[in-house]
Amino acid sequence: MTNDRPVRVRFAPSPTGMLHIGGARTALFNWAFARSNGGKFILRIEDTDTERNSDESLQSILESMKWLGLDWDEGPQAEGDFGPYYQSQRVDMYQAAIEKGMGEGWLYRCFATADELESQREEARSNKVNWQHDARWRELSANESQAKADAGDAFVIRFRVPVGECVVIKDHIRGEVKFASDEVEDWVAVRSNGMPTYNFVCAIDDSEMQISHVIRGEEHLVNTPKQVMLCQALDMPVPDFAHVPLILGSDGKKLSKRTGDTALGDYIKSGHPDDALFNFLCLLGFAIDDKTTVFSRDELLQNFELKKISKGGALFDTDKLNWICGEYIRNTSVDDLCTAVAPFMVAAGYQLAPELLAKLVTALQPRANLYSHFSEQAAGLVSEVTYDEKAKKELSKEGVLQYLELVAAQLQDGEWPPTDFFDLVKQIASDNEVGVGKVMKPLRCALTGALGGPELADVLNILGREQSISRLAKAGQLV
RNA sequence: GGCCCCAUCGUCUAGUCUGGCCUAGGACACCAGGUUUUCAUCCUGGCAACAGGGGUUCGAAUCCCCUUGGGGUCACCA
Repeated sequence: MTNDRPVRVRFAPSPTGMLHIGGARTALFNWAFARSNGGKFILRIEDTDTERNSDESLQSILESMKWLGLDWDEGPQAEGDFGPYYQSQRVDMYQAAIEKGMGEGWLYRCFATADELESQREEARSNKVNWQHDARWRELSANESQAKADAGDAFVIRFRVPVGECVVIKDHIRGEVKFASDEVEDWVAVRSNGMPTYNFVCAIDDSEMQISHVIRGEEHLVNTPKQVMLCQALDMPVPDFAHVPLILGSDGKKLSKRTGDTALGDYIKSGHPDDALFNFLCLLGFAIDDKTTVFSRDELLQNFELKKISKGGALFDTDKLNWICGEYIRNTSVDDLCTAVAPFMVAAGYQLAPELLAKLVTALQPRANLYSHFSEQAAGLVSEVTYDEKAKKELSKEGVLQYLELVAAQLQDGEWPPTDFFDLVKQIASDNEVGVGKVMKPLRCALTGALGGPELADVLNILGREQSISRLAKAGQLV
């Protein structure tokens, strides 16, 4: 079943938008397959849709790939022997194939207009009949066809699908998948504007670039017989395939904007650690074994196999993504976290000295799942304090003022940061014959404005002596 | 609707190819305890699945068939 060609795989996005989360996973599987087999990973840009291409999209796709750590051996910004890697620059090759096909008769001109076809389809729909392509032009003689073309009649070029054949696709995830050629229409290979279509160029490029395994989304499975038949017509090698299951939204349908962010860039912006997202994407339709959930890139490469990819679609579970992001954050050194978090602090408008950032990161590390959580939770600590309703209520309880004053008095002198802060609070509590919480809670509210948050000792350390004392005083006035 | 793909806890999955080690394992979520000044982290425990029906077999989550369910696709998009 496996072909014995050197492993060459490709990811082939079209620059018509941001990198989709499903595309990112497909790219990741391609990358993993190449890297775990000593093969090459090629990035090819499918820019045949001149109407919708944009350089902005291309740049953002390249950036997203790099962010995920998916480096490519050949493609844009990388030399290779099989270029160019932009389809728009490969038209000469396609032209040669078109001429060959016209000469050998497996391509033919179809003079039906788009409007004609659309109304035929409409009619088929309303009659609840299966649409079949308009075969009127299939048997037109070469001379007549040429004459009409010379007369200036508009046409597309279709692929003449052989009758009565069975196309077998070798798929490393699904086994052999069979299609009857009679179920495949005479698809459009060249548009009326002369630009070849996806199925045409994709198959030719995969062959020309000596792609050994085409790993792509399951939505392409039905295109595969078209591409295989084209390779056969051109007498070019047919790659092996691996059609990976779709990523589904919470509605169970193909992931779309309706059910959450679909672009990788959105997840970058919202502060997801790259390694965590990488790990999570792998988990959607793949497992190393029956136990391992969190793993590194190296562990993946040591264990990656196409046949381990599952066949069914996977729902995108943001709960699990959140959890795994937290796992990574908790396992990252404070130094590295500071580097990762710094841009988010700047974006939130905080200019923090490195020592202060480190203190903050240390205190917040156990309760953050995203880099952006650090800047969000830093709010009351490095900027003006605001008291939420619960905090105000807590501060209004009886006896609070004296506790705040007692603590403030203790903080006035002595070591900073206080090494025995907790003991100090316990002492005050027992002196007043109340539980520790009676003192701790209002103290926390006075210092942070909220009932929850990091260790108070950390909070003091972040705030500094002066700020701590002034907050106690300020809260005291509220009481 | 035609064609194609798929089907194990609510979710992601291990086990399926190569039937018996499966009383079906892990993780997320959820619930309950514990640690903790709070929240979080952390620890312990719990809940929870082989879609249904027929075969084959000494034995089926695993092989075969049917049904049901879900998804993809049916463009001069990719």
